[in-house]
Amino acid sequence: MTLKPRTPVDIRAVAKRAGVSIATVSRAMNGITTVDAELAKRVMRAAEELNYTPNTQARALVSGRSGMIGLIVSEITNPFFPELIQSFEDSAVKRGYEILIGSTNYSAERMMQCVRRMVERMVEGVAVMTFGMDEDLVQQMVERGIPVVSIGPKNSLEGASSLQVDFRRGLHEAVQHLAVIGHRKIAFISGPLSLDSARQRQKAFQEAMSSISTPVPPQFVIEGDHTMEGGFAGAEKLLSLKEKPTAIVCSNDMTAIGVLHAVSGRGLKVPDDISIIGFDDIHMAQFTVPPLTTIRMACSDLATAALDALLHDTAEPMRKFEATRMIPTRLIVRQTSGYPRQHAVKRTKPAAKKTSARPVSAD
Amino acid sequence: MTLKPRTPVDIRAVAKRAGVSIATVSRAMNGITTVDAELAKRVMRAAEELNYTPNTQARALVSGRSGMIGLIVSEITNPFFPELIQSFEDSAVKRGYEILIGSTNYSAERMMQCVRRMVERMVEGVAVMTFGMDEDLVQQMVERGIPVVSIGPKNSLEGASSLQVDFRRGLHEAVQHLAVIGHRKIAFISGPLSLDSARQRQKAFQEAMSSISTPVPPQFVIEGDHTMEGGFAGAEKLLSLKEKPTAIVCSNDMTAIGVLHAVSGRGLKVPDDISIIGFDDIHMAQFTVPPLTTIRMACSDLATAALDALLHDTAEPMRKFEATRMIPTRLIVRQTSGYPRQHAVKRTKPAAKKTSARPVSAD
DNA sequence: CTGTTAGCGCTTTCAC
DNA sequence: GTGAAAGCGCTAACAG
Repeated sequence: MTLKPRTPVDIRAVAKRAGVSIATVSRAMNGITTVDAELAKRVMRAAEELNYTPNTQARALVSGRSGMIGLIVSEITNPFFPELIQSFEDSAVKRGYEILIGSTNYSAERMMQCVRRMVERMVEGVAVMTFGMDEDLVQQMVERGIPVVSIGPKNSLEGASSLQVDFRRGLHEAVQHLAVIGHRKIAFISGPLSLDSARQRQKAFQEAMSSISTPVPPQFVIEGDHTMEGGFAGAEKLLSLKEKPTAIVCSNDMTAIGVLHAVSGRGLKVPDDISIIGFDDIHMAQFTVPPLTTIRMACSDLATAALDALLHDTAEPMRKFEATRMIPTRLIVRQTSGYPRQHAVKRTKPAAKKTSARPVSAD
Repeated sequence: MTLKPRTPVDIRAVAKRAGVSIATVSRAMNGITTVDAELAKRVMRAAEELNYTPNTQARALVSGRSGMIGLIVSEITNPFFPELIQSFEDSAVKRGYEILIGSTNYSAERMMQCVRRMVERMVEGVAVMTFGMDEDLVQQMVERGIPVVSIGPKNSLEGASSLQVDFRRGLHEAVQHLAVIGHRKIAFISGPLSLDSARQRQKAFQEAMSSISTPVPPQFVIEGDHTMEGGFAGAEKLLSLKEKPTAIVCSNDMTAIGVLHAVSGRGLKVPDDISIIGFDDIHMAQFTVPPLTTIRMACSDLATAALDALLHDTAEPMRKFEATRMIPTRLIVRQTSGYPRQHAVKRTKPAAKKTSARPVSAD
């Protein structure tokens, strides 16, 4: 079918075939409207026939626009991030950008590599969606004039936009929900406390517990690492306490899945013996056994907000926007939360409709 | 700390600062050994001080080497693929390459886009790990002289390497395992039959059933789509049959998770009422409730084999290697497989140690 | 509206 | 061993 273009077909080949100059080819290919419609058509046809693909590198080199947005995530094997990546890519493609993914795996060296790659490849903006990253590195990108958006405290970084996540709202709803159906002994398994966002979630949990006037004993707060293994280990600790919790709130869904595994492994029933609440609402949360009650943080919200901030910066690099927006979270009640066994009213089904915590029922 | 390099620092700046020519900088940065050690050191220091990062695009443009390997996957939100990506990236980085990810989402248009991107960005090789992709597109890359490796039938493509997965071995072990503990009514939920690999798995299942002289009624073979939703739907169909299966083998783990959800949702017990076997052995398979018996296809094997083939091609593009290797699969027995309820010997625990199917016990 | 020309930042002959 | 110079494929002035 297509004849082998052993001579790599470049813009010159197309120009010759269409009988125009390379400048015209360039203009036509880039949809510049001032090109004569007739010529443009001829160029397009020639390009088609030769199976021409513009060399992105050359284009980026001369134009200074790479057409890429960098996206730095923590680790790709935590399902939350692929979902984020997908959302991000969808939005980016819609606006004519490609994305360049970097994952830090929580390692300082990989973080450096990520940043270096982003700079080298001349991305036009970087979204740091890693929930905690070395500020110096981010600063480096800012200094190089690359628009940056990250998740974190407002204005933590001069010259970078930031996104806040309303951890408090979701955690508050979760604790309220548990309290209403009779739980008081509520434990929390956090993320790695080196991460700012993990600390924020933990703090939000404790504030929520204060608001129901229930102090949290220190052994009820355990540091996890946002993995299933961490959740498993945390739950094992919690379950070997003399005074066991009747509910465990987790810093993310992977942790919750680990807890579910540990609890079931001991022959305990969820939610009868123990309630579990996750955080993120990854797709799989709907399919655990039983389906996971969790706090949703919509990754499409994150993706859209991040891209908005970035593209605004790119458009008006002078008057930096330094956008700041709040990403909402909210409780999704499924079936890992219910009345504690000791509670007067004995029920198997979760108490979704009864709580006053305005939970949203699952899809 | 670092002074703002508002004048983008390029190779010239480094040359000036080190008091050498740009050619020497280039050589020093690329570790060419013929450079005077003294000068090299001076160059490195200058680069350091200026915080110099070579422009990848320019380098690729002139050298023709982009330092990137393309990796095309089906969809990033199926956990198997992130695990594959991770393995692949680890191997690639070890050999001095970066990877460029493309996901097809099973859409013909996205497949085209993926291939276009790979060509435009001048990747030095492409691994098509999508378990079924338009052959014309692959052909296009081959014709452009890009080394390609894909999963599929041996020599299906002139000039491209291919990896075979030994689906038969794993499926055979799975069926044997079930048969030994008393199952005969075994159903299969396939992947989308448009995918070659899905067809292969289904065929391998049927062959395995033949080998135990047990015909499979047509209503026991259902087409899924490799998602949890597909597994759920398939299980629902299977469970509303008058004559229900006592075991369900799935074309991948996501399907199995969907089945688990459906089965549990109906109040049935796994494995007492029904046994479930997955395929892939994604990390999460260890954490389902109960933990999933599954057929392992190690993504590190896939990644390594793919990269080997690619790099061999890159090194000796003339004498094309067209490697062909076989990726093994094997059964990992966990707790979703056990004696069927009707069976004489009634047990709750799985029969891992008893079967003759040489299953490997879980980690 | 189209063509000519000058680079983008870098690697790589080819002389010295 | 080092430097000068010639491009890699393309876009963006600038003339015409």
